[in-house]
Amino acid sequence: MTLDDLDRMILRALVANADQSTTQLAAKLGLSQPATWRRIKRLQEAGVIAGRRLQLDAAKAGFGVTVFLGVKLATKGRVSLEDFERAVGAIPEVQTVDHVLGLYDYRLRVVARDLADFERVLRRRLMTLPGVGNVEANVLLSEERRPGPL
Amino acid sequence: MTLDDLDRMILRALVANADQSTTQLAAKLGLSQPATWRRIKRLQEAGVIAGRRLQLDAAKAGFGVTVFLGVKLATKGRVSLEDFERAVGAIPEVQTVDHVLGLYDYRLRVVARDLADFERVLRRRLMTLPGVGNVEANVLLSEERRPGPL
DNA sequence: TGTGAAAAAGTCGCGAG
DNA sequence: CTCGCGACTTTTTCACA
Repeated sequence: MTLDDLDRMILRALVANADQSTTQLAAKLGLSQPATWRRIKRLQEAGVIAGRRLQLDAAKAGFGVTVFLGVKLATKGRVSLEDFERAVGAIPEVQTVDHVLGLYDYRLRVVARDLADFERVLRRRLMTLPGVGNVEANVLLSEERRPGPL
Repeated sequence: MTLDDLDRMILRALVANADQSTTQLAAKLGLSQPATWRRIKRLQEAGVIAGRRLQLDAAKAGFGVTVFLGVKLATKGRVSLEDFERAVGAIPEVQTVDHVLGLYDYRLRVVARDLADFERVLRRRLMTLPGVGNVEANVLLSEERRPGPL
């Protein structure tokens, strides 16, 4: 699908604030409200807009600890990858599973209530995942999300 | 703030699908629509719900390459951190800046149009950031988001 | 694309439990 | 303090020029 300038403006505005109405957006663009709405719908159907996601404050939801894990598999056949992904998908504390290329094979984002809880998850669930070789951990201190390009 | 069972059910449902109406949600919970709406608003005002964010398909938006970077600073005074954060905040291709504890000091999520474009960003913007010591990169192959605990 | 109108959802005040 | 009901407002959605 081809994106024109108006599409890009719409995406930029919605990335900055996904809660604004098409009426507000239309006013900013100098476009009619239905025209704006049709463009948004077109972007959704084309899959450019994948959806809207709720942003939770993990700490206020009772999960004070967020950890980024880099995981290197010891054995890497096709079966190993599928086994690992299936097993890791069964751990509720895992928020995202990124298959990556580089020093590690997977990057995981894991949340826990506190450090004691994280140790439990790490020892009883993560370290026992099939095929895990090396693991590197980074504890999140603070996070800033930026608008990105476009 | 204290979360009761209904609050948790609401959060779980909205994390799974942030686009559903409060009417639909209320029906699932066996609650009235205004009551559901008031709880959601309460969760927003308490900051548990930080907001809604648009989910873009980076590839379909013209950014086919996503890279995770681990950055180790060479010098780490208070000034260094602030300098680094200010400078990294000025790079549009950087989507998230995570201040972390561990082998690296920062984790960045960076998008680019293609590998050639990423090389440009890496050489001209990222490697020249103030105080950068060591850098590790992982190229994203595929990503899966999971509902998380709750 | 714009105009205009119907359908749906969000928002608020009030009385009951 | 939270619920449900009913009224009002805003937004979404669609038909037609």
